[in-house]
Amino acid sequence: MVSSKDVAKYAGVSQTTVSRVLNTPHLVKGPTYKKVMAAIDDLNYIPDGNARSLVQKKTDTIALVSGPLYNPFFVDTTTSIVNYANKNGFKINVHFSNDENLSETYNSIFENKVDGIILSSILLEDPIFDKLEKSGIPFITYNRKHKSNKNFVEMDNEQAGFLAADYLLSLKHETICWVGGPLEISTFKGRYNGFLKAFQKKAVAVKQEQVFITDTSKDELYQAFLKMEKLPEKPTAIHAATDAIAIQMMDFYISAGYRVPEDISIIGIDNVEMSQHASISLTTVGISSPIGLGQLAIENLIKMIQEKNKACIQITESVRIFERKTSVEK
Amino acid sequence: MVSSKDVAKYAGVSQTTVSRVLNTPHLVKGPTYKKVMAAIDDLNYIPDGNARSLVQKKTDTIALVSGPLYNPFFVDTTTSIVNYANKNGFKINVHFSNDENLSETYNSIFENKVDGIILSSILLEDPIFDKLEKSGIPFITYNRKHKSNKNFVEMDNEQAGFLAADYLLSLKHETICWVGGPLEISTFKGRYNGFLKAFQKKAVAVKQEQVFITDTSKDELYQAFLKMEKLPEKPTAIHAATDAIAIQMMDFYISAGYRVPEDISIIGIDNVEMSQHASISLTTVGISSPIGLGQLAIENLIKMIQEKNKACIQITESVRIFERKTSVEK
DNA sequence: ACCTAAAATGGTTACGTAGTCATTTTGTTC
DNA sequence: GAACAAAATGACTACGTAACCATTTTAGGT
Repeated sequence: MVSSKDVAKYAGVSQTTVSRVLNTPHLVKGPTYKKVMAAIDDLNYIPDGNARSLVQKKTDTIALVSGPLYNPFFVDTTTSIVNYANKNGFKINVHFSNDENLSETYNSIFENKVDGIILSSILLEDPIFDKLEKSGIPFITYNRKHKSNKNFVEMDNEQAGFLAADYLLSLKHETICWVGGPLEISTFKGRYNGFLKAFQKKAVAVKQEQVFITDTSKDELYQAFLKMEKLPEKPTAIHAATDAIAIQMMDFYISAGYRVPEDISIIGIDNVEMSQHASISLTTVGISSPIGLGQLAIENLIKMIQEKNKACIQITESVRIFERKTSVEK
Repeated sequence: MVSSKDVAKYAGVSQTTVSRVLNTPHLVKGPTYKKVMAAIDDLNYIPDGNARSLVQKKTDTIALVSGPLYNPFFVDTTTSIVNYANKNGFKINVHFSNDENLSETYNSIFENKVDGIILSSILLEDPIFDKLEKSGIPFITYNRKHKSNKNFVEMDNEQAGFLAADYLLSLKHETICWVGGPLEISTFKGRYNGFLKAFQKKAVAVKQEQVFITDTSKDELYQAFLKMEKLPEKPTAIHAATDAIAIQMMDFYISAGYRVPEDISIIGIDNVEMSQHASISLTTVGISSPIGLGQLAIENLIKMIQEKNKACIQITESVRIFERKTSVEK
């Protein structure tokens, strides 16, 4: 490993001057600058980022705690987060959490000292929140939020749930199943509440047997599918709490010989890129703005880091229906 | 920021002892150990990873240079790479390269000192290869390879191309279009050669107008689609060099009112997870083993890092057809 | 109680960089 | 060419950790 000292010796200057050539070149005379640059080139010198981080107390690194990529929502967000961060000189340490390995994940994040944390996987009452606060590292959540979150970027989940349910009701569907995840998670809670609200508005009762709260795993979703099949009144429409769930349920129905939407209507929420694929064409609810939640979150996090901003970022994006081909009139 | 010195003072021991408590606890007497642990707890001490990296000359970080996630192949590989690395105590710095921003990407990688590099985006004659070699950092490529690569994990691309073409030919298709990427990339070159070979075997000539070499962007693929539509002999089958291309082409055809496979057969290569979706059900060629290329590559890279292994990892996985629903007899 | 080896702990240093302050060199003015 | 300000450079130190070597404490055997 060649260090700035080696370069200094080789160029016949002090280590300080080498540092200056790289960081404040206007403070170095022309000939000296050239000498040092030549030495850097000859010796193939690359500054040690760790040493720099140690003395400057910043790492130019952001930790991303994302949900798994088999959920296409996180494909979209991870893409925009990584690309935007890299373009702005930040590295991204990516972690995919299965909601189980979270404590390991956070340990590794705290140890390694990152400048900021951007995360989705958090429960409304998640105990990790206090640790995050206590760490003093700027952090922002996207999609989900904690009950006392200072900085978050989400969609209007209740409105999204409402719009999706209202849309299905307006298509004259009467037996509608809701499939979602645990209500300890802000997105599911909000979307479920919106779903209920739409039924209240039409003065239609929600039957408890038509509500499926799962862990969103393929297995549990399949169990939900099987139960639906055995219902006295089979659903004519599925209100999935996320596009990932919607696409998974579509799979089960198609594999079982049903046609979508002729036999069953399906609507999701999130408007993930994948839902636009012609062979999927999922009807869904998503944020009206073309800028995704991941992008919004990373932009704001970087602003927080660079400006040492203490301001609260609390963004709730408005939503609208994206009509495609998986939901039709009954 | 509380350091090990602060902990030492608080616990009434030396900094050395604090370090020992964390790294070699068997060298510390019980009561001392407890005292120090209590201090760590009280002060909320977390060791500084940068300082540790500086002195130990290792970062426990691996750089991943992946293709973009809108290509589902990289969804699969990124998932297994990140998860396996994290499970083994490594952080992953993720970069998505568009083949343009590569030099920036690599600069940031070299500066930040990573223990290893795992990359896909490399050309057969890529000049970055020499820089990587000169850096002395262990690296492995997956999927693609460089002409002088020491360490790589790939599928048998030629065989894959051959199998796909042979399959379509065996289904009595006569007008088959090949759609792929630049032949400076090992995967495309191999797959294209396999395609040619299958035609040679049947003594069928390949018409140059049926070969579409694109940059794999949506735009250029769409141009290819338009050209196919204007061909004197319209194709009855498409041989896509990757599943990503296949799925994209499917989109164009379906959007234009065609039915797959009734009107057009499509076959891909890669056997990405997404191709198994019931609403896609892409017929494709993939590696026979259930362990993906990303997984293989990261396992071997970590082995190289930990064992300072100079051995050459050169793995070419055998392939087979995965028959699904997008290709049928003409 | 005494000696000795082993166990436990402490003092000091290196890692490679950037920041601080001191010193030297340069250039300008009269 | 003397005086002085400004520009350029250098010497030294901090950052927080682990490694290395030195010292003190403990335990076991006589």
